[in-house]
Amino acid sequence: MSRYSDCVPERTTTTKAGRPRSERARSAVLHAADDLLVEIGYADLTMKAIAERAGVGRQTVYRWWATKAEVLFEATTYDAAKELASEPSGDARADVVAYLERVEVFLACSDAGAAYKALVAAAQQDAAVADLMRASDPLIDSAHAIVDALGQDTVQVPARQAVSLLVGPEVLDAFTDVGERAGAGERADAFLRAVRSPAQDPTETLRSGEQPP
Amino acid sequence: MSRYSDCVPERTTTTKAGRPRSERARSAVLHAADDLLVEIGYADLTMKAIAERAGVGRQTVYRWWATKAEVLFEATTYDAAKELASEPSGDARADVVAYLERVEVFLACSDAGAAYKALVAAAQQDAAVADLMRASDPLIDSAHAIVDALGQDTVQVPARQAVSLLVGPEVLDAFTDVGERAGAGERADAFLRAVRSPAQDPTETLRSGEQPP
Amino acid sequence: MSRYSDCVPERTTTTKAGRPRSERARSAVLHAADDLLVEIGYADLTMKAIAERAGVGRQTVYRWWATKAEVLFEATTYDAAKELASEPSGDARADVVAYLERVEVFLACSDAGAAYKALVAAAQQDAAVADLMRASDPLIDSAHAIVDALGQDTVQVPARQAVSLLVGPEVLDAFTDVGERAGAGERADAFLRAVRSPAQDPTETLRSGEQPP
Amino acid sequence: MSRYSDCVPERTTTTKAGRPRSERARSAVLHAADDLLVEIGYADLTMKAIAERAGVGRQTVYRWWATKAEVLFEATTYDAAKELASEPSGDARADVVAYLERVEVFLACSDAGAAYKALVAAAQQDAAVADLMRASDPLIDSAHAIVDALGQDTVQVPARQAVSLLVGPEVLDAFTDVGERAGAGERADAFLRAVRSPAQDPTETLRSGEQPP
DNA sequence: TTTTAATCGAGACGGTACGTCGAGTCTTGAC
DNA sequence: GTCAAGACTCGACGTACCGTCTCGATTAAAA
Repeated sequence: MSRYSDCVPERTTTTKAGRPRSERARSAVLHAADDLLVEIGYADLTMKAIAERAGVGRQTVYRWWATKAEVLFEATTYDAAKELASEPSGDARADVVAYLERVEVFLACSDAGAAYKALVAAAQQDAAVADLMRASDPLIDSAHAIVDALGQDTVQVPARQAVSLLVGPEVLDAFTDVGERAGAGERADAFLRAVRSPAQDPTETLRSGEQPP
Repeated sequence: MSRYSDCVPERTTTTKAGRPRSERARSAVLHAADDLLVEIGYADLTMKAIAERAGVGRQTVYRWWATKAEVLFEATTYDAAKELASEPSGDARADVVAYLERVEVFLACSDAGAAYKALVAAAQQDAAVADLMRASDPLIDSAHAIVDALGQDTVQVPARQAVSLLVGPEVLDAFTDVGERAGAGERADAFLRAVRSPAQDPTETLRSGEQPP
Repeated sequence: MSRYSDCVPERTTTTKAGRPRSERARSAVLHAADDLLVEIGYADLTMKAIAERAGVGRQTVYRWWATKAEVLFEATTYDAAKELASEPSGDARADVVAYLERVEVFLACSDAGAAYKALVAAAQQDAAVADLMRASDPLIDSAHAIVDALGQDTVQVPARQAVSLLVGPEVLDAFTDVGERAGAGERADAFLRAVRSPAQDPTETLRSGEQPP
Repeated sequence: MSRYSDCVPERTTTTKAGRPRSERARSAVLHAADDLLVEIGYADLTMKAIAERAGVGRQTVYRWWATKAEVLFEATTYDAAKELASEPSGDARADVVAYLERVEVFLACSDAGAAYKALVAAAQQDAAVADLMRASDPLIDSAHAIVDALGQDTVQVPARQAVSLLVGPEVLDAFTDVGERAGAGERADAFLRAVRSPAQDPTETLRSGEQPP
């Protein structure tokens, strides 16, 4: 009832006329969306069900959110970001391993992770959701933070490519629910090898099949 | 009208009683699904529309496919596999580069790729679709073929992990439609670095085939 | 647009929450059912067609009526009752003749009569309709009114039996569309003979075949 | 399995080429229709269900009967006629009473009676069924037989009107399932009074309320 | 003995109505 | 001006039956 109260988006300074927006209704909707996602899944989630579960008029939901994806986005991103936040130690490999473990738990087990996957899926077929996610994607953002923290000595490729190398394999495995998957340690090592500069060290520029002199 | 005729699922030896399944209806449905996906997108695609476009009774669609995802799966996987098929040359890097270029075109531009992304998204919320995709995922399968072709000298990590490293970044970028993305060459190099043996040699910098001094 | 407004069933004193029922939708449905019955007959009448003709959502019809029979019942009984209403003169036979003529026209020609026959037929196979008709059957009710008006001097059998004697033959003829049928005068005479007390007058108790002394 | 074998309609003398009609299929369909009518009622009875219950191809049913009403008509009329057949004694009143009792049982309890009511109802909305019933209506026919047997001394009105007077009240009561109904004796007496000559005896022409001099 | 032709079972075909559900919108009175 | 309630139009859902249409397999008279 209070978790959602710290990131209220509106609340302009110029107090408007009429009845003010009900904070009770807002957080009830977000909680209802949260709960229903866990209980019945994204596909069966409906605006109608959200409103009813929240004890709120249907119009009230539509007044503030256009689609179920928007509701879920607002209900989830904050939690997702919190679950993926990193506390950097000095050790690069240890940080990457810890992060990848957190990502795996997030994608495989967490409620917020389930919502995240649903949102990514929804973004494929709804441009509005795609815009939301492009503006603020908790997974991409957290990966960016890790990559930035590693520094240019460790990450010698463009940041955005490094992000893809860091979480791309995780996301693929999560979306194709593969059976046997690599551990966080192996993934971290592969990532660290991949982001080693292609140009810094001349021996690194060799093409496969070429022989060093 | 004949593209779908080469992967007909039935045709048992023991001739069954009753009117035989209409090949005309089958391929009309698959083509209709194909066309409609391109025209209106997956979200707005309906079984009703598929049936009407195909000039087919609604029940005829439901008789053979349970959901629009199943129709699309049958309509698409063959094309997808064809688009992603590789003609191995001897050069490892060249093969990887060529493959990644094909994957990028597939995911970003191709109709089959659009269908593929829709199916991956649908699999997140429908277990039946997930089963289909797990059994036969054209992208994963083609990546496996590439990894196997590269051989254990080049790929020194488990095959499944290599698959994730090969196409994971591509899939992530496709699903989060990032703006500036790395070229196929850079991606290929990063991949080749990543799959270099993690444990063989403590120095880790050895190239496959190279001998330590 | 106004004929159905004089028998609105709801209108509770305690104003209820939510959007009030649309009188426009209600009467549009009733008129549509009326018209379609005449145009295409009861068997081909569908809820879908009623809704479309009325320019109303299908759900709106189902919200207030469970079956096409219920719609037709509400659309018709008022008219039927009006067509069968009697203006009693003093003359018993004249009243009966006039009533039977009205009944014949009602059953043979009137739109309301066609609906009535359809409802009686429907009641044979749908208990809900049977309940409606048992509660308020315009033909039976009007016949009861006639029988009551005749008084116990003329009608010397139980009222309900008299009703059956009065309209039973009419209904049978209407349902088995016989060719040559008796005129209202003959039917009235037969009715009046039939309802003469079996016990009042000793000469009336004679068994057929017996001879009066 | 043999009840229906005594009224086979076809079997022309000119033997036709090709496989002859299967008597097994024919009686299986009629029995299936019979049974299903009792079990699920006329409204829910379908051609599909009849065929399946009979273990017969759907086309085989449609080849010989156009509608479920036709099947039921053939399956039922023979039984109905048998249930309503009269064995005339000499006593007019006794014969009428016995007949009316049989009619009441037929309409209220008998399976054949249920089918008969369903057919009468169906005839209201299907001209083909109406034609069948007009050609051979077991109730009307049996009533005609009774009226004819009574002779012109007892029945002094046109035969067809007498038929209506005899079974009209019964049919009305059966179709409007009235609660308290008259006994067969009272009905018989009322009928016998009603069919007494309208014009033969001048005292019969008296208006109700008038007093004979 | 071999046609030949109509029937049989089975079941897929293109249609259409069913009754339900969710989508968004609109209209109340109350706050 | 927002709130809850709930009725509104719209259209897809998945199911059922319609009546028709192939199929291969019988079956008996005709050739």
